[in-house]
This record gives sequence, C-alpha cells and structure tokens, in this order.
Amino acid sequence: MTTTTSGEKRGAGVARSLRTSLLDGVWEPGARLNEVQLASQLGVSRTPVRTALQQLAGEGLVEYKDNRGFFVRQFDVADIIDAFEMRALAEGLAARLAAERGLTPEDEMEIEAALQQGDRALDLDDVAEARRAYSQSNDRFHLTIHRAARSRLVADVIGLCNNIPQTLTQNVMSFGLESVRSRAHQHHEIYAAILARKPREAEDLMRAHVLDVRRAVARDFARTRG
Amino acid sequence: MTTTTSGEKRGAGVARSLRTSLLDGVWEPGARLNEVQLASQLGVSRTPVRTALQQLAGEGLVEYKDNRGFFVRQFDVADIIDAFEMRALAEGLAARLAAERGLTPEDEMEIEAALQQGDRALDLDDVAEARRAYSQSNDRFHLTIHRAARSRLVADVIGLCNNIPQTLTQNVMSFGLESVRSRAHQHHEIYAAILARKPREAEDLMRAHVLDVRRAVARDFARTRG
DNA sequence: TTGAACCAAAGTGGATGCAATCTTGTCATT
DNA sequence: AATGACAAGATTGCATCCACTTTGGTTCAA
Repeated sequence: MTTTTSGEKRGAGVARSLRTSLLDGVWEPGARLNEVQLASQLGVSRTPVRTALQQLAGEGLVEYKDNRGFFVRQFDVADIIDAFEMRALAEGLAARLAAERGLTPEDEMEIEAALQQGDRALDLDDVAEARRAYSQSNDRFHLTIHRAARSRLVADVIGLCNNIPQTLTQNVMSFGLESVRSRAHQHHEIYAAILARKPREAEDLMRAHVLDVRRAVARDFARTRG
Repeated sequence: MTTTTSGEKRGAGVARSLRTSLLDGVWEPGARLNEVQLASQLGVSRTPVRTALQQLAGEGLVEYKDNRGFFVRQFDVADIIDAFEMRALAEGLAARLAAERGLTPEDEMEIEAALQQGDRALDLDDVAEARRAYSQSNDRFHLTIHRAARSRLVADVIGLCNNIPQTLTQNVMSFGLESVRSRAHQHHEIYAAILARKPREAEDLMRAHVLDVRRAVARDFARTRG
C-alpha cells in the first residue's frame, strides 16, 4: 500500500487501495480474495483487511459467503443497464433538489469553473489530455450538484450506481466528439435550469442527460465486445 | 441476544439484533454505541459487534467517526421526505423492470396471495390485527415485485430508503381507513399493469402509489408532532 | 473408473492482548 | 468564575492466537 497521510486509520487506506483495484479490474470477476494474502501484500494484519472488505461488501463491490470469505462481485450487462437507469433517476432527483433548495455561491462558482474546464477540454488537440480534463470537469459538475442537493441518501444511491468496474464503462470519450459536445451542452442547460429554480425542468434534463451517457456506453460496449 | 438458528455466524445475529433496536428507536439519535458494552449485553466479543456496526454503517443506520467509534444516525424531516422521493423512483423502476422482464408463476401466486391477504385484512374488526395483517401483506406485495425486478442494485437502493427508524414513519394505518383502502386498490392496479406487461404504466402507478404513502406519513407526522 | 470416506492443509470467525487515541475530571492560573 | 494544562481512566484500532469450517487430495472399496 502506498504511504498515506498521517492521521488516517489503516482500514481506510486499505479500503481505498482495494476499491481502486476492484474498479480497475485487477482481479477476475468471481475471484476469491484471500485475507492473509491481501494483508501481507498491503503490509498490515488481517483485521484492517477484513474491515475494508466488509465496507466494500456494503458498497456492492465484493460479495461475502459464509465461512468462505469475500469474492469479487460479478457484473453482467443487465447490471450495467440497471445502474444507468437507477443513476438517471437519482441524478435527476439530485438536480431537482438542488433547484428546489438553491445553490450556494460556492456551488455556483464550482459549477461554472467545471463548465469552463469542460469547454476548454473539448478544444484541446491532445486526445488523451482532452479526455482526462473533460472527465475531471464532468466529475466536478456532477459532484457539485450532488452536494447542492443536500441529501445524504441521494448521494449514497448515486455512489452505489457508480460502483461498477470502470473497465466496463470507459471509452465513452472515444466515441465520437460530436456526442460528447452534445452532452457538454446539456451540462449548461441543466445548470441554467437549476439557477432558474426550475426543479421539474432540471430533473428532466438531468435524467435525459444520464440516459444519453448510457446510450453512448451501450454503443461503445456493443462496438468493442460485440 | 436471543438464540439463533444453528449454522449462523454470530456477526449476522448481532447485526439483526442491533438493526432492530436501531429501527425501533431504542437509543437516542446521536448516542454513542460502546463496543464493549454491546458485546457484553449480547454475550459475544467485540469482534462480531464491530463487524455488525460496520455493516450497519453501510446501511446508513449508524455513523462512524475516526477513533471515536459508532454513533446512532440522526434523521431529520428532510431525510424522511428524501427517502420517500427516492423510494418512489426506485420502486417505480422495480415495477417497470418487473413488467419488462415478466413474473414467474411463483411471483404471480405470491402477489395474488398478498393482495388477498390485504383485502381480508381491511375487513377485520380488530384494528390492531388488521394493521398487522395489512402491513404484512403490503411487505409481501412490494418484496415480491423487488424480486421480480431481478436487479440487485434496485433492491439495495430500496433497502437503503427503508432504513429509517419506524418510530418516525409508523401509524400510517392509523390515518383513516379510506386512504388505506385507496392504496390497497392501487396495489391491484399495479399488479394488473405488470401482468399486462405495460412497463411505463406500472412505473407511473407505483411511483404515484409510494408518493401517496408519503403524503399519508407527512400528514400523520404533522398531526402527531405538529 | 467411479465415488465415498477420510485426512491434512489452508482459510475464515471469533476472542483477546496491547498500543494509541480520546474522554473526563482535577487543579492551577488568571 | 472561567480557562487551560494535565493526568488517569475509558475506548478504539490493530495484531495475534485459537477453534471451527472448508478445500483439495489420497486411499480404498465397489
């Protein structure tokens, strides 16, 4: 495990490390996660490893079986579709709540910065850099709206929906700049609806936006894996 | 802890026991949960208690603070409202998926049995017994639809939405038999839409149904607590 | 060859000991 | 009286130990 900041508990670092590996698809789906082996690899005892695995089981990334330990969760295509459907509803609700409860000045600044960053990213020549920058701006945009919704539950639900190995949903950017531009434009429209305190409109736009992403992922999935 | 069935791990029993206590409001919101004390009360060591608390933290019933342990989660009115909004969307999605993917013969029988039980319950004279029976039939109805949706994520999300102390949302039945009858009728309509494989209609009906429940709870809340 | 029974190795579940951190009450200082 | 320093007790975080279960391989009989 990489050295972490001072006051942090080991369990937290272990959880982060394992979560990253799981999302990156380091282990085969269904693989058994040996506590002793992980503990020695991470340089800690079994206790913090067990703590982390229990937490990750709650996040749906691993599964627990009685007396047999933890296994890497397997996702099929239906899981991914369902996650996008659920995420569309939850992010839509977040946008609606943000519009109802209003943005703080900090939230407004953060969203506007994210939108600017996204627009600039789309003008970059370096494709890899563009993808990285746009992805980051996308995260900033959505995370700020989640915070503005001021609902722990809604944020948790969206987190659950995002706990899907990224190897399965990446490459969205690779799929035609035009559709990415279209979705970037949707970000602006969503922000405008929230600013204007139009909850219904914000919800509808956000929901459609996430479903657009789903379509792009589905097409990419079909293209790369048949 | 009450004696549990044979092969079960202690952690599972501890988690169930603590969950029940938390949902029943045994401890004050914000109260600190002492591991040693809980362990001695339940007759186990700290280890299964910690396992259970970590699981309950994932379910949102307790909160963890570094080096200070677990605390009873505090819910405010906004949390409850949000939970119903989210649940309306998630249960709606479940109904839609059930309509899309179709019911097994077992699911059909279970739902029909639940509907019959609910109708019979509404004709009982003993109010307490009626409430118990109707509540059970209600659970059977919804749980079967969750199963029929065949989506682990959707079921998990609905579970998250239901992790709210029941002391805050009970007494729905107490609130006028007529509205309960109305919601019982909605169950029949939802089932019909699912049977007829009309996803959109099933989703809309279920969503409206849950929001009706929310309204009843809100009114009850206002009545009993001002 | 198949399969049932068995055994040893490996792995998990839970209990316990200890170090680090937090909490609480006391006491001195202002 | 209010505030801050501090020490003792309480509590958590982690490591380790033991018991029980699972796993994987071997033997032996049908």
